Formats: sequence, structure tokens, C-alpha cells
Amino acid sequence: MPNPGQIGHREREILTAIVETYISTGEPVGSRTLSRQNRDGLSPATIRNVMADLVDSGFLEQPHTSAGRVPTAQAYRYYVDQLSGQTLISPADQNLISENLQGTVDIQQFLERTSHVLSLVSSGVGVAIATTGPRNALDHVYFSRQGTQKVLAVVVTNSGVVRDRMMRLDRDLPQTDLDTAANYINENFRGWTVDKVKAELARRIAQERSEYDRLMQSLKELTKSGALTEEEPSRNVFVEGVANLVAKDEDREHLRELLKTLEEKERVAELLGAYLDTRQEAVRVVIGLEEAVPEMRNFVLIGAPARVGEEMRGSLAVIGPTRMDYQHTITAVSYIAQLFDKLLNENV
Amino acid sequence: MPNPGQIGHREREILTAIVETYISTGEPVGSRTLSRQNRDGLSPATIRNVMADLVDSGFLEQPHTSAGRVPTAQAYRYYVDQLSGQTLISPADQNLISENLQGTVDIQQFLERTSHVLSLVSSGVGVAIATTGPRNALDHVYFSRQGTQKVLAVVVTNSGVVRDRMMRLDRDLPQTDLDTAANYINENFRGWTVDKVKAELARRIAQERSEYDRLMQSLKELTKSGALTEEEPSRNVFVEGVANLVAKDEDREHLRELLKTLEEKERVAELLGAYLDTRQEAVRVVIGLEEAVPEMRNFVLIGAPARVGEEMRGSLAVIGPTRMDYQHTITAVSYIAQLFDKLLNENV
DNA sequence: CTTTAGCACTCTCCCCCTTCAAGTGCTATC
DNA sequence: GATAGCACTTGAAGGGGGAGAGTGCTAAAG
Repeated sequence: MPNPGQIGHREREILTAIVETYISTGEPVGSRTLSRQNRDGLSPATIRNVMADLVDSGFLEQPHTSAGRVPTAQAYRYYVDQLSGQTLISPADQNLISENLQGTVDIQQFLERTSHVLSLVSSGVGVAIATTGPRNALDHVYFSRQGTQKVLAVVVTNSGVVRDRMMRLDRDLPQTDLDTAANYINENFRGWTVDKVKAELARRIAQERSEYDRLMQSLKELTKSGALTEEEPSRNVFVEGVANLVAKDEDREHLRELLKTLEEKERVAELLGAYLDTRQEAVRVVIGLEEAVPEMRNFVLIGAPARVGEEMRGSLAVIGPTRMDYQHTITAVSYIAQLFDKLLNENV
Repeated sequence: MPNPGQIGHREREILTAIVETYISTGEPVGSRTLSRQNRDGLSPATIRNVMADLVDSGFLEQPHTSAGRVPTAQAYRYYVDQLSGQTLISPADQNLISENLQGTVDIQQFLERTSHVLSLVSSGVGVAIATTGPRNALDHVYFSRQGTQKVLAVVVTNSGVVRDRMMRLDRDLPQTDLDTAANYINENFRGWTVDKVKAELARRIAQERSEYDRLMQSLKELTKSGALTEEEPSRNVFVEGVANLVAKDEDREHLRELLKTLEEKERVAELLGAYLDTRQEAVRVVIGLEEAVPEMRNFVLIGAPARVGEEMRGSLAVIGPTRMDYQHTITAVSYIAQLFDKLLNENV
């Protein structure tokens, strides 16, 4: 009996064949079917023996006695690991991708289109998020009075991300005071990270008691109301291709739960954040997802970090059914991830 | 035989009962069922006669001989029109809505949350869009150099909407030139509508040949690259609650098509734009949607314009199955539309 | 003239049964 | 170790045969 970690040549051959057949047909795979398609001309009986072993090792399951075998999560895991033979992306995909991503200028737009393109190229939903790091350097601030005690704060960072936030103040400030405050920040802190600006401002406000009174009071009021706070992440989560999943014959209830989760942008961000990080080079395939996220039972995440140089700027992923064309999807995700670096590196 | 437009008291009674029963059960309604639940104690036979008439007038259909009757689109139309008895919103809904919309400060946020709340309160998807009118008055402009020949344009309008756009220029401009250009616009054109600014700028650029050379050249370069162009509308379309539809027993194929359409933000914007406008006061229910949008067969749109004062700022709607709680949904849409006016009016 | 009761008829749905095909495990054989 | 053969299991598919719900029609009652 082979141990789970290491299985022989023939076992691998057969397991791979089963996984692939099951992916394309969706029905339990029997020994005869396999024997017919297998080029090595093994007899059904032989295959049955191997299959029995694979059931013992946890790679296969039987829905019931006398049905064919169905791959377990472990089988998919093994299949994907063994799949590492770098395949080139198909010209069709390449065209589709470059058509859709051509002319992108900023990260947001790139990610938005990426999620779309991923949904086109795969049979799952395309997901892309931008990680809003607090290390962003401040470029420009503007405050606009929008009514009594209401101010619109606009923050532009070096990386070209614009955040705006409508705030309610505890007391009213005239536009001139707002301009003074904005000028003060722009002149003193351009190039600082937003975090540092906040800290330094807090220090100065606390320190300067009387002298700069009016300016400092304005700044105090503004920072208190969250002028420099991170934007809620939801605007930087892009999910597309939900329709793809409906086409599949997934269980209705599972599907509903997944869709519900995908609509909670924060959870999506969290999910990708948990599984993708800079340290890891390439595409990551997460199969046993149901342990962390129960509603993702039967779904697979194929994702990669989106980097510019060494810096991680976001994540992109496909979430699809376990029965999907792994090779194809992995290749596409990997290709786009590389494109991301290339396109945005040459532009910035 | 009653003509289609005008039907008698009893017919109406029975038609209403059929529609309501069908909405709640989803199964063809028979004469006996109706006779039992009907307080007037009419016999099944009488009801059958009426039903036959209603079939003739096009209000009902039979899936097959000897099945109950099913309402047609015409029946829903009639039912909804006759429903106009303004009902008050339920306290539960009211709570839910105010909980979710509390603390909203800008239109975008309001609409985003609205789409969410609509999906919670109804059995369909919640949709909300902001109409970006070009009549917005300019408040502040900022240009930020993001790399060679790359500039980020940030435009703040009076209504508190911030638009940003990354542009590629034909030639490189240093930050100082960008600042000069921005200052020029801010000082000369604050309060103008964006359209007018563009026109006037074009005029001045064409006119001043040599004098302001450097500034005008910068401005020319910037406007040519679309610094003041409308943002693509897709960021202002909010769709939520897709999961609701999956729960229903809709036809899979129809559902897929609908979801696909909903993901094309431009189409959604177009759709709402076509059916909702300021002139019309209140909620509008569109039932025969399949003629304009084939993939919306079996779906209904319940929408209202979102106004602040007399000005239309957006639209909100529920798209759901024909079998839905119309009264409930209409009330909710109407309530939120009013809330929109109230909340944003008092704040701005 | 409208309403109702009665009745024969028509469907669909569901349950039960049988048959069928696919697949299995085991054993004996090469 | 691989294979062939065989008996066994099981779900899927197909075919009655009610049962139930509903209809249309006709004739009688109000």
C-alpha cells in the first residue's frame, strides 16, 4: 500500500486520467471507460486494483458501491501540484487579454479590467483587489466646504490613487481656513507617508498651544473628523463574471452562499489577503477552502499577487468550481500577473 | 364579454386574488382553491366562468388544459396599477433602512448603500446609479505628474463629486507647469460648469497665439488628453443582491443572461435612464420589459428617480422576478427615494 | 339572466415495478 | 503482477396505474 505522500508511476497516470475525465464529464469515472481511453492498454481489472489503492490513500471516493470514482480535494491538490509544467498561454487568450488591458493607465482601471478579463477567460468569477498600503506618500491635499459643517477631503498620493471623503465637522470652518490648512499640509508634508503626516500633525497640534492657534484648530478639527483616514476598501474590490457560475450545475444553495460572500467586498479582500502575499512568487491554487470559508466548499481559488517591482499593489484571482480547466486558468492568472508588473512598471 | 381595458368589479376581485395567490404559491391557481379562500363564497363554477372571460381578455393563461390559471404580464400590469393605495412602510423595513443609511454624507455612498438596502428589503437585486450631469460646477482642479508623460487629473465639483483620471500626454510637462495650469483654471473658472470651462478654455487657447505661450500650451496639452472629460459612468453604478435571484426557482438560462447584463454597468445605466426621469413623480413599475431587453423576460423593474429638490441626481430600482411582493417593494423604493431628497437636502 | 350543482373528461404527478447498463469485488488463471 | 471471468450491487430509465386537481358543458335553481 503506497503512502499518501508518494505514489507510483502507474498510480499517478491513472489518477491524472481520472481527474481529467471527471473534470470534463462531471460524472463518476469507471474502470472500463478509463481502460478504453488509456493509451497503455491496461485492462479494467488492473485499473480497478489501482483505483482501490487510491481510495485507500484518500485520493478517490465512491458516491456509492458500484458507481465510478470521484476525485477528492486531495486528488485535485495532487493533480495541480504535478501540473507545474509551464505551458505557454494560448494565442486566443493572449489576444483577449491584451485587447482588454490595452491602454490601461492606472492601477484601479487595470484591476477592474483584470477582473473582467479573468471572468472571460476562465469558467469562474474574476476577482481583483488593490491593497491600499498606508505607506503611500502624500502628494496633494484639498479641502472643499460643501455646506455648513460639511467638508470634502481629497487626498492624492504618489502612486496616483485619489481618495475622497465627505466629513461632518463639529464646528463650521470657512473655505479660507480650509485652504490655509490644505496649503500647510501640502507645503510641509509632500512626499511623507500618510501615516507619518498624521502622527506629525498630531504632535504639532498638541505642542503648539497658542501661537498658530487658528490654523492648528482647523487642522485639529479636520484630522479629528478623519480627513486622512484610509478609505473603506470596498471601492477597490472588483468582482466580475458571476454569471459564469450560474451556468454550471452547482448546487443552488452553495451558489447562493458564495454569491452572498462575494458581495461583501471586505470579506473578499480579507480572503485574498489571507492566501496571497508578496513572498510567494507565482500563482497559488487553494483547494481545501472550506475549512477557512465554509461557503466556499466546492470552489477553488487560483490567485497571484499583483506586484510592481518588489512592491505588492494588489491581488488577482479566479474563484471557480473544482471542476475547471486548471492548466488554462493557472496560465492565464500567471500571465496577467506578469503583465501587471510589466505594464505598470514601464509606465510609472 | 368585457373589453380588455375595463373590467367589472367581480372580475377585478378574482383577478387580484389569482395574482396574489400565484405570487405566494408559484403554482397555477384553480377555481376551487380560489372559491375556498374567497370571502364572498362564490362557487367554483362561477369563478370558472369569470376565469374563462379573463383568459379571453388576455389576463390569464393556462399551462395546459385542466391546469389552473397563471397571470399574464397584462394581469400583473393591471394588478400593480390597481394597487395604488399608498401603504405605510413597515416599522421593520423602516428600521432596516435607516440603520443602513444613517450617517451617509455623499451621494455616492448613499447610492451604494441604497442598492444594498434594496436588495435586503426586496427579493430582487438592488440597483442605484448616479447621473453625472455636466451641469456640475467646478470647484477645484489639481494635476499631478505621475511619471514621464503621465498626469493624474483630479476634478472636484460643487456637488462634492470627485473625479480622477490618469492621462497620457503627448509630451512631458514638469510639475511646475501643471501647477500653473491648475492655478489658472482654479482662479479663473471656479463656479463655472465643467462644460463652459472646456469651451472657454478652447476659445482662449485658440485666441492667444504667442503671449501666454507656455501656459496655453500646457492647457492645450491637458485638455486634449481629456483632463476635464466625463468619467466613465461605470463607477457610479451599484448593483447588489444578486444572490437573491439564485434562491428563486428561475430558469437557469434566463438567470444567467440577466446576471450578465447586470454586470455591464453601462447597460444598467442605460436601462434605468430609459425608464426613469424627473418629470415623473413617484415609483414606476415596468413589467413588459422583454420587448426592450429580451434577457429581462420574467423580470420586473421597480424604480424611482433620486432627486435633491427638483434636480435629478440618480436613479434607484429593484429588479426582481415577476412573482414578487409588489406592494412591499414599491413602498420601500418610494420611501428611500423620499429619504434621498430629505437627507441630502438638509445636509447640503 | 345569473348562479350553481353535477358530471364526464383530461391532464399531470407520483408511486411502484421492471429492466438495463455500468461498475464493482473476488477468485482463478496466465 | 496482470488479466479474464463471474456474480453481485445500484442508480437511472421506462412503463403502467391510480389519485388528485382542474376543466368545460349542461341542466336546473334562484
